[in-house]
Amino acid sequence: MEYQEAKEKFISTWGSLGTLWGINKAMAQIQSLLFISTKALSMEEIMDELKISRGNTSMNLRQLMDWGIVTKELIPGERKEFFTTEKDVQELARHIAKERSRREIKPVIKILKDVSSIKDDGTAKTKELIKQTKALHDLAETADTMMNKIVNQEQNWITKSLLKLIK
Amino acid sequence: MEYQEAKEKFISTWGSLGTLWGINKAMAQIQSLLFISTKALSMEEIMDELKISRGNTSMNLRQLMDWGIVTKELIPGERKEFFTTEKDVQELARHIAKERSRREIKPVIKILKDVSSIKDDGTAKTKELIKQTKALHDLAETADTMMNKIVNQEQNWITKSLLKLIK
DNA sequence: ATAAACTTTCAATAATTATTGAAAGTTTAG
DNA sequence: CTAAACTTTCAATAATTATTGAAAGTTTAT
Repeated sequence: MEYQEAKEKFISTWGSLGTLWGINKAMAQIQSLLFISTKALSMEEIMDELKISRGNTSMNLRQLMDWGIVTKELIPGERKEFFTTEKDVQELARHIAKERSRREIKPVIKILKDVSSIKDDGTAKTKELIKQTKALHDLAETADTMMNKIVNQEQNWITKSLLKLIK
Repeated sequence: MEYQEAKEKFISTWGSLGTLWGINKAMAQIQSLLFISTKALSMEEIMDELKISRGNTSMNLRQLMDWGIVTKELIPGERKEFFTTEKDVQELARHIAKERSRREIKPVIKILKDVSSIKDDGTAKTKELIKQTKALHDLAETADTMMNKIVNQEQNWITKSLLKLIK
């Protein structure tokens, strides 16, 4: 496999994985393009490379910046803006986990808490709703906590020792 | 909050979370309905409760069965089929993690391996592609392994000790 | 065998989500 | 100040994905 083929394969695979996990294709592809680029890219370069429109590029770059995984880079003497992504996979995972937790998991945990706190009126169906949503609440909270802790850690020693422990 | 409101809130929240993570709404809602039901439900009951068509119900029930989280239950004397979901959250998480790993993560890991194994032609861009996809490969593999181990374990003691360790 | 009770399939349609492109907005250089 | 270089916005459109409903298929009871 040659460079060009490998590059295209990587970008398109990443795009499909994104889609599968609720992240739009263009967004995932822009990020992956930056991830393997040796230098910051301009909007023009991204558009050309991925064959997507200016508007699309602009909007998705913004979202990536909102997620904290892409940053603008100002190159002295250049009028246009250049973009880079976080290059360290650990940091990247940290950002993504943190954001998904904040935006998606935490709000659901809150609702599970509310729902599982309704008054027990003694009927079987109410008891079941309370029991099941409570179990889900606890699981979600545990998973969320673990996720964040693992991903936030000064990483290496702890992850490695964890891995050893559970392997 | 009354039973009915809590129930609707739970089902619709679960549906939206599903959507956000690439799972279709009807599928997530059917599962959540079964999850808080005190008994197995027929197709008719599911359709009525969620206001979805017969075809939609049938197809999504099938998918849920493919995922291994819903099973048919034959009730003696009844002609129609009844459905239940795995009621234990731990088991539920196990099934989902296992399937997503098998269907989505493992294939991507394979591609990352291929891409990161291309011949190093000495250029900076090839070196970067190799380095970055290799890092992603290692991260994905570690995360996948951890996930599966954690979720597969006889659970309680190990999860609890992990939590203590990283808290 | 056949009719009733039920489920599955799938082409048509609807709903949702992503993408375009051009107009409006902003910033910088002269 | 104003023109050029660039970015953002957003209504229109395209692409994708979900849903319907009715016909075809299957199973069971008689």
